[in-house]
Amino acid sequence: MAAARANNRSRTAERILDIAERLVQTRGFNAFSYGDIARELGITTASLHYHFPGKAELGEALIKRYAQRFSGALGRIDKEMPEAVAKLRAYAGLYAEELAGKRMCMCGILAAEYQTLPEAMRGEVIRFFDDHQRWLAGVLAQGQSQGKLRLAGSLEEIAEGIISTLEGAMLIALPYGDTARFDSTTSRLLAALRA
Amino acid sequence: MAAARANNRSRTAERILDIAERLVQTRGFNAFSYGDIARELGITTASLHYHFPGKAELGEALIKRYAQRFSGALGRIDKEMPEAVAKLRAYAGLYAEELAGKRMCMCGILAAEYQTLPEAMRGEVIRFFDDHQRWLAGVLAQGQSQGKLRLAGSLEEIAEGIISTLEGAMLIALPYGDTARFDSTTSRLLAALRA
DNA sequence: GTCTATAGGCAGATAGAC
DNA sequence: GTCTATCTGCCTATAGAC
Repeated sequence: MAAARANNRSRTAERILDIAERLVQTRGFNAFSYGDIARELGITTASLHYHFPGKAELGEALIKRYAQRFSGALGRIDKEMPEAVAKLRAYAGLYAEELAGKRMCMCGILAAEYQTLPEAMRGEVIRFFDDHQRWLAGVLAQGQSQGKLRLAGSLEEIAEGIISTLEGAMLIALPYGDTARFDSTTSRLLAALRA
Repeated sequence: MAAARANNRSRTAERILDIAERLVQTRGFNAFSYGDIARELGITTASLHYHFPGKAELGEALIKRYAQRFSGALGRIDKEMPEAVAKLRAYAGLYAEELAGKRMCMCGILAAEYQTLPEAMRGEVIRFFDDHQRWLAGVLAQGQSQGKLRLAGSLEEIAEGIISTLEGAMLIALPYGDTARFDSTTSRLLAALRA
């Protein structure tokens, strides 16, 4: 999942987002500060406020950019992979990549901190999961009509379950620093869906 | 899962733990302060330091008590339920109870914050998951020999997958404030294991 | 056990010069 | 765009009286 920059944001703003993104995904939104970013970037916190008025706005931009990058990846998967099972595997692969960098899914970690988030960020977290659920339900429908997946019940619920399982597998893999934990749960999940 | 107090801790210390427990499970370890507890308890933060020297020690006590309560619950499940499927359902029920109180599993939320935790707390988080995995693997073995579960591959890995799925389902249910999301994923998980 | 008083540090944020 | 200077508030923590 490569970087795809098409905003009218400055280079500095992008670097701020890069650093903040890593900090959120590894420590959580409440466990990093403007000071952390400023130190790493070699500027002052006052300068940070020029690019993002406050932490809430920074957080909002963070999720939006993250979600957009995922959207792009999902679009590419749709274009490049004809088969549902391959799509699901690729989807899980997106999370595996993050985990390889010792990062939790941003929206997963924000879900854990949900009650403490500024309103604007909450909406974006929900939207992220809704979008993925919709995309997954579509893939499931396709796999079902292709005869590649054997599914019982609501596709939306199955999609929810897939997201839950992947997020949970990432979450538990974190303390163990162990990608294998994620991989085995993922393969098992896919195997259970296959016809 | 009722409270089971058998420590030589004071009543105040237990009340501190009760409040802190709720705060951790709803906001995370990094998003609550001694001040929050003090305000709610009607004493000063200085007094808090008498009972728990620092936030790290409080955190450690918090996980230990939580894990102990779970241990007790697992023991009761073993004693009261002869059948593996019922045990698994009861296990999932423990998490459902927490979620009904709008709480995330303590160790699940601490997993998300793992990188920022004091060393002593990290060990306890790992131990929690290890213990549950061992217990679940035992239940799976029993269900298999009873002919009630149809399992392929490593029981330890399946146990890992169960924990991941339950934690993930809780995590995603949080932003939606929706217990149904957890329940549907849970039933689906159990159905997939049944013979 | 609980208090007052206090410390030092860091948080997010703003004003205004350059 | 970035800086210095500054603010207010909160954080964890300690000393010592009661």
